[in-house]
Amino acid sequence: MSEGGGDRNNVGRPTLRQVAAVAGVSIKTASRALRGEGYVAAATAVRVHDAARQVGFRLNALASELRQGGTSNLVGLVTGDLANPFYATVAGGIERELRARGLQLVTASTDEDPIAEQDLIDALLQRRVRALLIASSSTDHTHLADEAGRGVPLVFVDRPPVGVQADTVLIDNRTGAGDAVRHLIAGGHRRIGVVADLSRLATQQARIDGVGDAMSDAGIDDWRELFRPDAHDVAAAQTTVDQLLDMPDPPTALFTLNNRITAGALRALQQARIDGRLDARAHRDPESAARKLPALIGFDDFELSDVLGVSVIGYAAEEMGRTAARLALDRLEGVNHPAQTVVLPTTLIERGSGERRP
Amino acid sequence: MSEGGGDRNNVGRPTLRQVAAVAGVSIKTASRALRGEGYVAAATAVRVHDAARQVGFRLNALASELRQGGTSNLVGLVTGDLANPFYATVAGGIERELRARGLQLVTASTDEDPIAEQDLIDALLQRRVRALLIASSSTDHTHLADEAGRGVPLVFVDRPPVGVQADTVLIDNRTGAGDAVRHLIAGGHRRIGVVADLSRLATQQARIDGVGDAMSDAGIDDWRELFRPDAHDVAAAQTTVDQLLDMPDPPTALFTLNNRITAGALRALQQARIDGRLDARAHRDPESAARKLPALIGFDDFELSDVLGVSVIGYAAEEMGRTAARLALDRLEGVNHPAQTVVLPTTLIERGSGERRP
DNA sequence: GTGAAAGCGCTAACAT
DNA sequence: ATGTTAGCGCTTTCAC
Repeated sequence: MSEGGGDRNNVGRPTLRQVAAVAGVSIKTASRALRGEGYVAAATAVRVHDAARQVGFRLNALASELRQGGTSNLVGLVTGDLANPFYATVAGGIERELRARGLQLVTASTDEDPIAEQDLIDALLQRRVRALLIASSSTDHTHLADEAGRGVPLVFVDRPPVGVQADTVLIDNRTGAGDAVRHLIAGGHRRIGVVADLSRLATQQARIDGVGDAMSDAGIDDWRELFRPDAHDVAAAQTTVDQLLDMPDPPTALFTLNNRITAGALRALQQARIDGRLDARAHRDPESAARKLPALIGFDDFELSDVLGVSVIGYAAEEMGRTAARLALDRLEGVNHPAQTVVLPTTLIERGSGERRP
Repeated sequence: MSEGGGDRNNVGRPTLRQVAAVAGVSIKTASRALRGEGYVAAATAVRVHDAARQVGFRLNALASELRQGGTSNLVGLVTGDLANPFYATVAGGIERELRARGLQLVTASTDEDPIAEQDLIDALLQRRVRALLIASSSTDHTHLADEAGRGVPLVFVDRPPVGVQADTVLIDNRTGAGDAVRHLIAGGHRRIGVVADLSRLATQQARIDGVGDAMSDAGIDDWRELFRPDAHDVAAAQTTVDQLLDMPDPPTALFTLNNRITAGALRALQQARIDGRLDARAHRDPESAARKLPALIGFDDFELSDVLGVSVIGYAAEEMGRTAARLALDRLEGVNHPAQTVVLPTTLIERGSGERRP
């Protein structure tokens, strides 16, 4: 009755002790052999490995990590929505960088809810993640201040920290947005409809600031009349763009401030084309009731943007993930300078839609 | 020298013992208060909570879970590529379902490498995940057989297990693919180019089988002459389609067997259109050197497929994730019937590209 | 080369 | 309502 262990909780999972018993060695020797610590006779090592295989032993990482210092091999990533291809790509970059050092990524999505975000951060910290990467939906991170001091490297990705000093990787949103607007203005546009996501998001705010910069420089001071913030999902963006198109004096160009909004705008434009409200060749036929197809630039590159001929403000999303991971890894290796902010550049990619004339 | 603990490994992280000391209670009382177990005087509870906040206490989930039975609150998901929007959507469904029960998702991508897959599965099992969901890139899962018996619910997602009995959620690939081909044939096509991903993948094989069903029924026995397997990425698919288009007697329709291949095909078609090799109106002008744009149906729906007017074989990807999670949760709650396989239906979504005539 | 004992941080069992 | 003791599975001394 002493063997077998019973099926209390850890249902039949063999422990090191059992492996040792089967191999006829002490528990410590079994541990040494399995971890390849050396100082184990070759023959003994073989016996232990055989025993382990035989009973189906698998090291308990919980116990192992607890003993070693209470910290896991996990790195946490918190995002608003992992199904968003942008974050999925960032996560891919992080993961690849971590794998090279034997660390594993744990992801958690918050649906952009600051409360959920806090809960998930707590859960990850309780799990003793080695480092924590956050694409935050929240506007206040002061509660993370003492975590940062406790040796858990904290890296903010895509959205900057508020109320804490921490390593950060950002896109140059302001310049990128400015570039888009300058490009449209250079193309002859003055009436530019700007559609944005929730303006409480810092990235959106930065992009809006960039829009303002370029508009001011061009002397377009009433641009806010064609500014539509807070279109948070594809459907809202589609409706918003639809309304812009139906204005008595509609914009001749659109600038959409993230990938979801661009998707919504494309839907609206296509629908308008189908309805005959819009036509790329409208100007050839002054009798036509249809209006001319507006120019379009989208912030964020996206799959098939080339096929659709959509000009975008692009950047290296995977590189963003890699950079964030590296910042965290550097801290883990003891690098100890003040918080760093890495700003990644954007590129205007011309594919046709941004080059249409008024 | 006894207080403070030193900064050995767990750098300054307070333990329950320290909270108890600050609150002036025993460690067990502190535990009870923080876990809300009850049987603690209200005043004591307050003191403990204050102390915890004061010292910045955070429960060590490793220790807690080890003590409770050696199993974590994590559920593992292994996929070939989380950046693929299909898997990202599935993961979203899983995560939402798990969150409702206080479990957390750990994801790991394998880049479709069976070796990496095995390593990651091992790592997750060592971490004592409660359940393991796998969209496997491997063709043999016999090594998972004893895990399945050890109380870790195992669910195969999107791709079926080989060599183990386990719960599985699949798409009805065969029927879906057959539907696509039947639709094209009904539209008058006989020369249908079929472009597939790696044929070692079971999903691809099932889709190919479905293609074969429909072709045979229509008496098209030489379809394999226009069959192109093993186009594993977008670029390969683009090249492959390009070659199909340039055949002396090219296919009048294309069926692409997953979302990446569809993307490659769209690129090829668009490029051919730009080059003047292809024109939707070619049949109106018999003099034209351009050929007629082939019909196209893609397996897997994708973002903006509606804007592009691409007909697809779609299905509920998020639901797939939810179903997989539920199967695992049922097992955790003790449900104990034989391995179940859930097959989700597909739908042919007509958006124009699949309805073009030969 | 190998083993015995102690303890990582926490909670279950049994006191009181 | 609170405290004491033991121990989860492992690794770290330190002894042999």
